[in-house]
Amino acid sequence: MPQSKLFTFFNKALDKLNLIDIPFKIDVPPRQEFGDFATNAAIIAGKKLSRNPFEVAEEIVAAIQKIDSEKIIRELKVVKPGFINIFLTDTYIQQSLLEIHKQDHAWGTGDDYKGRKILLEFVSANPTGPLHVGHGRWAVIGDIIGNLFKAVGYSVTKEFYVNNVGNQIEMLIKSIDAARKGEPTPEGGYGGAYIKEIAENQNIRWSETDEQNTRESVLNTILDQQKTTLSSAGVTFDNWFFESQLHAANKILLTVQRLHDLGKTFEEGGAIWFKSQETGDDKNRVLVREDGRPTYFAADIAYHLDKYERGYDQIINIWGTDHHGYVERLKGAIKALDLPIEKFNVIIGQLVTLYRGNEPVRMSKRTGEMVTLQEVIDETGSDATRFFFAATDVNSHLDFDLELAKKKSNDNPVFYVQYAHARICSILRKALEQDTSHKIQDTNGDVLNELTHPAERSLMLKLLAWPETVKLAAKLRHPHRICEYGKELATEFHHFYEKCRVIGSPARLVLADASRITLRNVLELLGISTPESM
RNA sequence: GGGCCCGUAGCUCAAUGGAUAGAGCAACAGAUUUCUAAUCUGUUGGUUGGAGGUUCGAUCCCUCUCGGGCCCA
Repeated sequence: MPQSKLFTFFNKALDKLNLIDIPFKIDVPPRQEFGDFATNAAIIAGKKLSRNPFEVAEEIVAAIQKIDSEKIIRELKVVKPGFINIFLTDTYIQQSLLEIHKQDHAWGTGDDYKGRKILLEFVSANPTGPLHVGHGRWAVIGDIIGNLFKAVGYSVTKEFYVNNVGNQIEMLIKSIDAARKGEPTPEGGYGGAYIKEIAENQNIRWSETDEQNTRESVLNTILDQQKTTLSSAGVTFDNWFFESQLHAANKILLTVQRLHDLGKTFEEGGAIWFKSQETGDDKNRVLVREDGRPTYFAADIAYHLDKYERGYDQIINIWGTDHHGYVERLKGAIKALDLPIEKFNVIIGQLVTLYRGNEPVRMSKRTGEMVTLQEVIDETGSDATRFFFAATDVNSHLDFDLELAKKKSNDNPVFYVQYAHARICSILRKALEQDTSHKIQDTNGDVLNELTHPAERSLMLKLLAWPETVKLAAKLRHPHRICEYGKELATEFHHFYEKCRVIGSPARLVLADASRITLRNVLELLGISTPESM
């Protein structure tokens, strides 16, 4: 597609100047008169060679014109500080529509990272209660980032880590036990409506004699609730990893032993410590307590060692902002184990504030406690929830307006994008009714040269930007770029629809169908439904 | 006290160091005998929190500072 072809051209041209791997860009310029695409290649190259960027630009242009045997480029213009503005031929743009039809569901996907494996861990909420809205955001972001990675060729494993061992679990069990006996919440325990709900849940086999059995029963109940909530937002996992697996396989103590063998631990006060100060931490951290119980930190190190041992090319975690302080500590431990730290990345997700119109919503009407993710999904639906969670940069705090998410109008970008898809489907249905013999996929490529209206050209260029949009979003791990693209493409289509009558023109039917394919792929990547009528 | 994130139009947000900072909503003015008006067209709206610095060029990078969120102490 255009950008990748153009990259090939410019790389070849730069190669002649003995420049490789310089960080130039080819993108859509801010104004139409600057071309269909534009690049700063000559400016960057000129700087590197300490030469006049204009001269360099002229050399690049000359070199490219020799390579362009397919006549993709109509004109290359060198302007102001040394930009090269690129104008594509109409024929190339028009014929690209056939490629979209050919690729269909694969349109926008690639295999740049084929054969590479990524482990993506996210949500990993404690099994002590319902998921909150922040979890929902990180779940959706994680799910879509997984889709993005798959789209560029990675093999992706989505994993949820369950802390099903330790103090907080014991406290949870005690709290529920107290609730079912009508006793007050124990010191430092969990209170609230959901504890009461669990205590009253008839499915839990409560046994005074078999603590292990009771514990499992309670945890499974809570975990099932979390799974139900996640799947109602369309989020699924390939793997549920339990902390207890690490204990059962003795992996935590083996990890501590390994750190000890590497000289990264010491003993003090009966406890085993990790020399985390050596890795830049404020203080050293306990791995194994005086009484022999390992800390959460030790379990986390063992868990990440296990991830490395499973042989991934990249290990990516999505954590809430409340865990950011933990990142460097864990990285320190990974380095101490002599594991390649560059494989490990943590994406920090900021929190969500719920609004109802202008009023912040802190408490659930139903329970009087923190609003759960399930309540939000039940109220606004999976499509809107996913879109709004994905639509802003995960680095920024998110304001989520429940009223806006429910609106079925122009204010609501989810419906705007879905409507464009439904509208195209409706047109194509009608076209088929009027001429049952016409098949879009059999349209002769020659008729596409009719597509010369500015609205048609603009729409085609937007379609052609799709694969590069996916690549960039995957590289930067930015789901919101897909939402942005969806809105822009919907706008382009509506504009085209307003200006150009589709039915009766085989060429425009091809263009409408290519738009349908692209919009559908956008929505599917986001995990949002693709209605054929609304 | 230390760390991380954020600050862009009245509101919610975009803008991989690029050209005159863009959308949607809100406000105002229009478009439907025609393929879905859940749509489209136009107008108004900005010292990118503030001050320095780096460079051909800074919303973006660096330093300081103010404000908000989160974590640690």
